[in-house]
Amino acid sequence: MTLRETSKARRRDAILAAAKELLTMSAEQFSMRKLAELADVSLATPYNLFGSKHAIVAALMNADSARLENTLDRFEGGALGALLKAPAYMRAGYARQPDYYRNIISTAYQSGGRETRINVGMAPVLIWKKLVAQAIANGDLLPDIDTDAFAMTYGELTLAHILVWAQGFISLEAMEARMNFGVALILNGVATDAGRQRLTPIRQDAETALQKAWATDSAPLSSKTKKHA
Amino acid sequence: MTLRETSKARRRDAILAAAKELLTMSAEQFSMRKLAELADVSLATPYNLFGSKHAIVAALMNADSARLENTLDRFEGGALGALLKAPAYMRAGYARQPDYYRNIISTAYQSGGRETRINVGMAPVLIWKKLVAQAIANGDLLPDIDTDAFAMTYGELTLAHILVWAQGFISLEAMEARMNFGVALILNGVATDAGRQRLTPIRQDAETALQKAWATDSAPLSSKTKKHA
DNA sequence: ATTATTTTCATAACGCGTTTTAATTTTCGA
DNA sequence: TCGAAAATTAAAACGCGTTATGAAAATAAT
Repeated sequence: MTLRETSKARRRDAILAAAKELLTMSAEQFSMRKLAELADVSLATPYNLFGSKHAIVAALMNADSARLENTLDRFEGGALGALLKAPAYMRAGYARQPDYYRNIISTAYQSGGRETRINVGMAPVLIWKKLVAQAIANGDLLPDIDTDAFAMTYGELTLAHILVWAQGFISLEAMEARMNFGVALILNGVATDAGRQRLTPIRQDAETALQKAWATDSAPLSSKTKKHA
Repeated sequence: MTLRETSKARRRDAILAAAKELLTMSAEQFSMRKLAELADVSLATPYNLFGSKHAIVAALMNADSARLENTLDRFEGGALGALLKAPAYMRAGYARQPDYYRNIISTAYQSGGRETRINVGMAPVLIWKKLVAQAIANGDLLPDIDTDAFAMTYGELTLAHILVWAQGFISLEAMEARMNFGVALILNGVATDAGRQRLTPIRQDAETALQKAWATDSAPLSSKTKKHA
């Protein structure tokens, strides 16, 4: 690596580190001018090296996406287990640095909504697709599923709840509960008898967790939450 | 109604009409300064009457939300039929003025993402909840569902696909196919035997429609779409 | 060491959403 | 009709993301 490339890489790292620092504090404080000041570069440099603010956010998020894939790839509970445990893993990851993740996710899906959906939102879908195919091979899901369509549904469903959390409407616990409910719901329809036995208790647990969350969270659907028994 | 209220209402209507006109042309052209010019008011007036740009967008969207509720409420196929036909109704509505809806939806979920989710995204969930409760009463869905959780999942799922369409990734046909697939998926897991017989063909039709759409749309998951038969 | 090339820098500028200020116009009540 | 109250206006300003410009600096090649 030549000297030019080295110093360029050093600037890139400084900018990403500064972005992470600003995003840990506040999403509103994360402006390009403050970023340049904190990274000790001029305002033009981040644009030279990354192109846009959204590209900087995407660069930060891609690292997390790769880490999630690694974690789920070597999951011991099999592919269906990974699909079922993914919400818990996401929650645990976000819980480690909640402010940072909340700020970066809400930032990513505002101004750069379109590009973010390409660069960030699509990557996990490939993970889900692989897991669905494996679950079929393991005999936990029925073989007549379109893996593309199912993986997309899984991805959209989880992403939607992540966004609701990042925008401050629900707690991390409620996010996981909503994910678990949705995941159990879509898997239940296409599971084999063997797989369905693992799903039903998860859905019921998610329902009780949801009802608990609705009692405390800020945005319930209505004043009273009733269960049809 | 006093004269003051009348002229105030006239200004409000002029602003909303101008906003609709601008949004029919282009989302980028929809700026507050151009809006004020087209509505023949000063730049400050829209802020006096609505408060923010997002509030103007929300006001336009609320009208559509009410119209959708009216349509689904008097649907002849029963509650389950309404839940199944809602994607087709949404597609038909958007197809009538695709540019306008694409621009207003993508605009709404950018800068005003958070408030939009309260004012616009939550309203349909109440519709779904009512339909789910009716479907249970009709014996098409199992009675042990948490209607709140299910309605929320239904709403997030459909909204996600609307956003993907509004951002220009897929066609309206693909949007409906994705919705149908997801709706059939989540309903299948909680349907009675009677209800499930209506669902399976819908899901299979959605799958073939999806595969057709993936062949033409711009953002497939991978180069080859394979079906596990 | 000198020249040529690449990169960064400082700075101004653009349009954006939004707020503020003071002046002006419109409407209402007496 | 006159004065008070309310709403609209014009204009400037703020910070934002982004782009452009020419000078300065750093690096590469000779």
